[in-house]
Amino acid sequence: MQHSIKSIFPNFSNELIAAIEKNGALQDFKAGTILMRTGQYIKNTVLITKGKIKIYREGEDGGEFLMYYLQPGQACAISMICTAKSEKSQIMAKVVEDVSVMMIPLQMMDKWMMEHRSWYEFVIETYRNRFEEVLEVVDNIAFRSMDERLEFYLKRHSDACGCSEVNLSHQEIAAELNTSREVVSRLLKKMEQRGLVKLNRNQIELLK
Amino acid sequence: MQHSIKSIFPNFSNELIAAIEKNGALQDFKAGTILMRTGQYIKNTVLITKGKIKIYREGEDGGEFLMYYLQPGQACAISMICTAKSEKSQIMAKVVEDVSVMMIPLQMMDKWMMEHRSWYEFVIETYRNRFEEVLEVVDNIAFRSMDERLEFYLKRHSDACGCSEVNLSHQEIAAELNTSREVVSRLLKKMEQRGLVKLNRNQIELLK
DNA sequence: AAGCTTCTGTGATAAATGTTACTGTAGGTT
DNA sequence: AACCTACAGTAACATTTATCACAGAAGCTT
Repeated sequence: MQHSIKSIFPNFSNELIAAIEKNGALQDFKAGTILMRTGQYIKNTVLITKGKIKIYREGEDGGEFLMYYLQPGQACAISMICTAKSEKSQIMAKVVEDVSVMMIPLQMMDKWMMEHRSWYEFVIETYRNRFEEVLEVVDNIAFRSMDERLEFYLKRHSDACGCSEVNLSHQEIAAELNTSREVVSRLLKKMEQRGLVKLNRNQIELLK
Repeated sequence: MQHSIKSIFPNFSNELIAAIEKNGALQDFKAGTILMRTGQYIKNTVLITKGKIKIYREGEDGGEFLMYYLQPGQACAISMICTAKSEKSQIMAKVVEDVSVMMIPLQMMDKWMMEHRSWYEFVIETYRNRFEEVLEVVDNIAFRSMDERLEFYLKRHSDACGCSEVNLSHQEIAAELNTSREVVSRLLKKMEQRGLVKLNRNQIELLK
């Protein structure tokens, strides 16, 4: 057990790992689980040790706009920020690949910042990375058109899963880009004609 | 002097204020000054004591997309995040109303986190507020159309300046929303017909 | 006043995106 | 096989946003 945390969070000091093992609770969730909803109060900081989570921003009309992925070795920045003041979540987190997460009670967050240098650095690094990721999201929707955003979406998906197949329907992709299924179908068809992808049912193969 | 910092940052402890006065450098900048450019290395954490700053995300094509305002009592979250690792800035900061800022050398950032509870809380609060602000920006461009975004833009401007007049040309507004001047003119005209604004040269009066 | 520049308004048109409607197909169920 | 459902393709059309072209008004300079 200790070995596993150490290998996933290599920069954590041994004292910090001991504190995590003592105070944290490891929990498993199946793909599809909604870990956190917009408006919910946050009671824990979440460290991912296995699996994948997608973070969405929800629109008033029920849209689910994909912001970024969380993977092993990462933490939910929102859960850290909100935890510090026990605030409401402004995002929705959905498990996309069975996860194990370490739940850290909110009191520990502040306490460890003072006690463990490696925790402090991890938190700061998490903030920085998530902030950067959100800024990239802003870039995409502010400066790019749908075809570029779709390409970026597919690339990010394959980076996250480490494979070149996207096993999603056009409908699901459309939802995460906040557009319509028809638009996604059209743009994918054009990409296929340009030789960038091969389209199968429920699957898109990335060729380049 | 001490009084002034204390009144603008009322939650700072006296010890922290003493440390700021000792290590920080107060600098003034005129409206129009670019305080920070995308890609520049950051050497200081910036606290605003007077005036107003706008934070932009720059597009590759030279677009300047407005993210949010910084006002007295606030700090640039990016400068904190990047300072911690002496990273490059991902944003551009422009003075829009003559400012005084307190420049805090990057070594102090980490040091004070451990030594001053009130600094720690200020930093966390700054992260949280800026993150929320950026999420709201994402909402706007992901879920809303240009007319709603324009209304939001005007409201935010009047909130920031505390007045109901926007002294900007349509061209300048268009640039900050990453659209064209004609679109802004047309949408403003419709707003005028709906009785929401009164249009003058280089000025928009908000009526509601 | 004459001349210049900047700002604003607006029509015409183009391009991108969203919507509606319908078709066919793959795969599963009975 | 017959049926059902989810998925994908596509045409036609509506809407939104971007671009081009031009004209008039406001303010400044000479």
